[in-house]
Amino acid sequence: MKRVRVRFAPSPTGPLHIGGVRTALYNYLFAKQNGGDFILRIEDTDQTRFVPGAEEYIIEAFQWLGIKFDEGVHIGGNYGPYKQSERKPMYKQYAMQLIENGWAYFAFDTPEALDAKRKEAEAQKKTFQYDAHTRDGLCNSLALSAEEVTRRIQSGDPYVVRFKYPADLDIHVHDLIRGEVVINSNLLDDKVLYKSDGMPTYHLANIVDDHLMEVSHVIRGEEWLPSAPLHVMLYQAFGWEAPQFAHLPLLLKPDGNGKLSKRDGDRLGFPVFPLQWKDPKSGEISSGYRESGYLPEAVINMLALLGWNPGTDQEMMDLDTLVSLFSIEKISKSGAKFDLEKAKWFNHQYIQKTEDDKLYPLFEKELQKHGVQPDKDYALRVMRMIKERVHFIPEFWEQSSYFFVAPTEYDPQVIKKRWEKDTNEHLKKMMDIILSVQPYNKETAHDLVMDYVQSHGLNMGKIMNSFRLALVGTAKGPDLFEIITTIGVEETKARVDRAVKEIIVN
RNA sequence: GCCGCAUUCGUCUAGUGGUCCAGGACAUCAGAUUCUCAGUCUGAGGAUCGCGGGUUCGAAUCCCGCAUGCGGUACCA
Repeated sequence: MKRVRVRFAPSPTGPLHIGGVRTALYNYLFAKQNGGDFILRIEDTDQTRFVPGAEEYIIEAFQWLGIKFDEGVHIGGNYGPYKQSERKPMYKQYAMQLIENGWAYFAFDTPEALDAKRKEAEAQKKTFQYDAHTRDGLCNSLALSAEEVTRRIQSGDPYVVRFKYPADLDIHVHDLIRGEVVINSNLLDDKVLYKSDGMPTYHLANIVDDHLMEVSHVIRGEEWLPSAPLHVMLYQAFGWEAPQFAHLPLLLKPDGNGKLSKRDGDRLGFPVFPLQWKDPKSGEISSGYRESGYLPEAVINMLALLGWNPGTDQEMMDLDTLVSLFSIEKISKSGAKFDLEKAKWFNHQYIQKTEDDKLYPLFEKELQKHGVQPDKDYALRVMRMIKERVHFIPEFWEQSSYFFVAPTEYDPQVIKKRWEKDTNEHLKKMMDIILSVQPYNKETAHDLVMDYVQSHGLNMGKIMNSFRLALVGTAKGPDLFEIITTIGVEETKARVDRAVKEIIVN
């Protein structure tokens, strides 16, 4: 049995899309489950689309997610280099090898000439295809004389190398997810393998590198399925054993259909990128899961389940569990829509699951972001109190700010609904009762205040919410006496005094 | 246009000829927990399995057609 080696091979053309993250995740799970290797290869054969910072972004994103590579651009390995631009010199010989063996040919047609051909065909409601039927009428080494070809190459005429499909051949692609896919070569275009700028196209570079790196399984997005026949033919042309293919279903946008795109995220309120990304050209910022307050474990769990399931009802799975449970056979065939609500639920679950000492640094960071330098014991106590109500990390501040900073504003809606003319007086008296409990004790204070409320025939909902308003500024939060105990009786009194002074109702 | 892939509750999915008048999760709704919000717990509703034909005693599951959606159709990946 061949050693399992898989690769994730993104192009550094921008931030890594969440669909790409899932592809990488599935590759990782498969590799680890089979005790194999997981490789990061950068496919930067299109120099015009290169975006500075994209490669670093990709590496950082996987670091955050906790997905580790065994070989790759950032860590090296025995099959390097792992960046295609650095492998540039080795591709030409493979293109030439194909020409020598009759599997490819030189083509001198200019992009403009081909464009014209396509337009011409379109006008007649036909499709122009560079293939067995049109090759002879075009400008290439199959149609031109050998002298002419040599002359053109020697005089420096730009040329590309195209794959020469045999006519009328049924090409079979065996896909681990979809089974057998068959396509006839007459329907295929003689793809460019080697560009006039001296760089290979994806197709050539991919096959050559996968072979040289001894990749055993190609697990990639469904958008590659149509070019899989080319890849199969290429392996055949080189006389190499082809890896196994698995084409993953696409990640769809939550509304309507279609591939999830960069724009959908900010339009629908969820990130499509693992990390925040600032476009170096436009300066445009796209949100990331990390900055939006997702836990990497939650992102991984949610992503794993978008297109795969273990076949049981189990939904909560960490990376190690996923590794042991994963199987390509259980990957679904149809595209999955991203579900924000489910993602939110997962994140909430993981926040509850995360141990306090691992969660605390994130909480502390939120506090510091808002200018609070917390006392650890106190902050930890607050965190434990509110963690069950937070879904995303930034909510840690939204839900707990009043434990650190006294409210300066009071929700007018609550005032209108709860605060009455005599509320001020009752609050003062209730405060006196609480102060009278010496030493302070939560239960006693609670019971005495309740006695007061009852003996004065007060409306419980109104008076207690007014009290809460004075301490919190809104009608939200945990148990009121819990809050009082936490912020302390002195602070409670200060806040009540202030509220009573500021809130005057006629 | 042509080629390919797909099609089960709103969403993610289970299901591989009978145990499925279709199970789970998220979401929704209701009740409980009542000082509030959130959370939690309990329960409910929700898919004639895209449509139409077959095959079979019997089909979500097999076959054929159609429809719809998506992907591809670049010297992009």
